[in-house]
Amino acid sequence: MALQESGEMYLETIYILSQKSNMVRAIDIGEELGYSKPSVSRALGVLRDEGLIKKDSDGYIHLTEAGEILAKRTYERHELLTKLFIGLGVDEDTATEDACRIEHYISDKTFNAIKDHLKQCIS
Amino acid sequence: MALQESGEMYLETIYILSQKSNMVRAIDIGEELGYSKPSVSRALGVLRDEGLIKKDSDGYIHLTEAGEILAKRTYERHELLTKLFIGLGVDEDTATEDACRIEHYISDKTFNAIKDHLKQCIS
DNA sequence: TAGTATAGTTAGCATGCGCTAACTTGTCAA
DNA sequence: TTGACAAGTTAGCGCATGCTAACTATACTA
Repeated sequence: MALQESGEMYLETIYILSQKSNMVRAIDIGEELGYSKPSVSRALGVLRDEGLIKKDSDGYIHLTEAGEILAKRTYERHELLTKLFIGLGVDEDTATEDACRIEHYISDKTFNAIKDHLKQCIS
Repeated sequence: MALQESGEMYLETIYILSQKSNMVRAIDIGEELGYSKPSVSRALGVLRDEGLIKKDSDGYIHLTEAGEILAKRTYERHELLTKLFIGLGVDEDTATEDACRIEHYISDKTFNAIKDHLKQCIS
């Protein structure tokens, strides 16, 4: 079954936290997302069962290869949409907020079309 | 409580069907959305309780003023996003599909920025 | 008039995904 | 060593929203 918005948000958050430190814990994810410990605990259990994350021997959380592919996919969409909206004159906070909700619903085709558009803007 | 994606889809569908005929029934909405009769029946009950739709003496469904404002809001977002994506080179079917999911998550600010952008493209 | 089809409703199930309460577990300081 | 705090888990609730089964109500046809 394809991942839903919620699962993508967890993966993306783990991805972002992993860039800052290799020692990501459930509590860190919960704080980042504003969710309670039990919500995070259950969500991580599901992601683990789906083979998208794993815990190392010290209990820290890491993305698997499959998980990282999905996390990057969402993260790239987030970045791209943020750039698009800022390019259209939207303030940064609003652009980020909108991108964060919309990133889960953009098809590959539209994603690529936006990417091509932004490339043209630079050149 | 703000309307969710599901509620917006029902309102938008009623709005679209109302343009074609003034005699919109629950069954028509269900066929349009691909939902079962009980799902539609309950959803319409909620929208009625929220004062967004009403039934006339013949049982046909109409948007209230408040409902029409929300329906138009969603419909305009749908149209605008579709145009935006087509303008970026996305095929019409994909543009429509993406717009249909994203229309629920665009802020006013970003909506207006896109609108201004598309105006510039024309002139 | 009786049978059948259509529209709508009611009851109840399943899933996703938040939450609190309460428990376990591990670490660290007095 | 013990007491307390922090992290994580388990149990169970609640809401939104899809579903099927089964009922009602209306209308048309044989």
